[in-house]
Amino acid sequence: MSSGHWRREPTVSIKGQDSAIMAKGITKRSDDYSQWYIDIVRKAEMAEHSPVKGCMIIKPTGYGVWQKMQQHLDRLFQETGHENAYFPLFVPESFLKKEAEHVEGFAPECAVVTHAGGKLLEEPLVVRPTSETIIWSAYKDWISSYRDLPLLINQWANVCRWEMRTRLFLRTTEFLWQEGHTAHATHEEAEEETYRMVHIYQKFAEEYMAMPVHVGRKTDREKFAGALHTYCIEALMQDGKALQAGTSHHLGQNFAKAFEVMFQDKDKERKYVYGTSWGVSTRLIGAMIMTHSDDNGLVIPPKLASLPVVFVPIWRSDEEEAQVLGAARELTKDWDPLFYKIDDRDHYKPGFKFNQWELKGIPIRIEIGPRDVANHQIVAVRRDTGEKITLPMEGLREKLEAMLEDIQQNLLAQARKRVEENSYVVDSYEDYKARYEDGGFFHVFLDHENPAVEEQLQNETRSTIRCIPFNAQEEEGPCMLTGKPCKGRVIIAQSY
RNA sequence: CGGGGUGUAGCGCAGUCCGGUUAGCGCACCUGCUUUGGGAGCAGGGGGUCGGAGGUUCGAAUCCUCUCACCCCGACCA
Repeated sequence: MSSGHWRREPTVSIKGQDSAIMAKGITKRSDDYSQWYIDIVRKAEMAEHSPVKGCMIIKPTGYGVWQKMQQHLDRLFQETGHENAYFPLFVPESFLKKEAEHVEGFAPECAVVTHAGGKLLEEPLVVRPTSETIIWSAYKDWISSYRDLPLLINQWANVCRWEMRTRLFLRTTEFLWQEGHTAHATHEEAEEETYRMVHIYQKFAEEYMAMPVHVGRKTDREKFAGALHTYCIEALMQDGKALQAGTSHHLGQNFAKAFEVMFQDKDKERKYVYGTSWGVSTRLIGAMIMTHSDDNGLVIPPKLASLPVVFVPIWRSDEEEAQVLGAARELTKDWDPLFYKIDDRDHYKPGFKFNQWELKGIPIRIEIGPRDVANHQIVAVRRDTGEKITLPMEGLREKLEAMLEDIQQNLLAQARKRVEENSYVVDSYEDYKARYEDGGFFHVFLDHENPAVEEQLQNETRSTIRCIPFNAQEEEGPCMLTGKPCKGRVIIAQSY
């Protein structure tokens, strides 16, 4: 491995004694959670601010995570019959206006191009905040028979939403995402698709991100502008705030009607098609950070790590350097080059490298020095537990694979435990008001069909109904606010 | 929109009140030597249109006017 491409660590100056910043330059979570988050993003070199307010530059460490997410998700999409395509960035303004609720929801946060080529455009172009309109305008030409259905398309793209308050990865003006857009012959098929995809998101969150989520339906107040209803996955961050991590929308015939997308069915009738759309974004990177990382830096679940294993060789003399590096190279000569890296930089001491790779969240660090070479062993250090484990060189690759799997499982178990410990069943509003400020998921009876109830909850406690969970127990109880009998509990929380 | 604050090297800052050689300091960076099992030491070195424009002056980072950007508080919104 050459050492020409190693990236420099950002500088951090330590302020006065009163500062919450510790020696490593990372604020402790217990001192200031949002500052901790900013420190992790910056110190682990995931992203930085761009010259344009609210936009971000995603650096290789951050983009590497996104590429792993893309890999896994793309496979899950393709396994369920979806194909990728690409639609344009610019949407004629008139398109956006064709679906009333949709335009009302998105107009305030759209960026609009009015000039191009030095001239005023005849019709302004909206930079897509989402692509339903441009895609459905194409579907009108793509669909004419029931034989064209279902149409299962996904695209990986950037979108732009002009947000007032932004935070790296969690809410940025421009972000990367995937958006699936499907068309079906019947309401039932569209419903199946909407339901299937939200569960694919759940599978991805739990099996790949090691992030437990609740799956359920959004209230009308929180649903997508233009949808009949929205399903979602909701995760709980370490500070007790909820984060919407993915959504899947049943669009009914709303966009089909707006764009006149019809098909001739077996019964010879011409009918409007039913649609769905679903998406997850680079926000998932923020979710990953706030689910697993600690005061020492980033923690990347093995399945999202573009670099799972890093070797830190240790030597004193030139002879030892040759010996140790030689042993490391010999040991790994048949390994996949994407699986590991040997950190042979000679201008940093091993201790510095330990800290740097820890900060960057690499799942396993391997220490190999003269003593190890003599004993034909290495020392593996787990990022999740910090445990140091001496392993023989024989069969190391297989042992590391097993250890990665164990780290993945342990991270999920830890996260599950944390969510369980911060989930509460509450029956009275007084009780809720006394406890909500400490964060967590609260399972309560609430008349979620009445928007005024949710509005009051939000005004008084800055909390919202995160979802009406699919797996709620069959029980009945009085609405916490109005006393009206409700079936099943909903999940409420303060959220990002 | 109102009030307050800050703009000086990649990052963090001093210098500005009271104008005066070549604008400093720490970290980072480069070179060399010594180091290397949890963030090394010493020596040398590179890097600045002092946010921008205009003015006062023999002379402006420093004084005056205008302007831009960002941050905090409030208002608005959620």
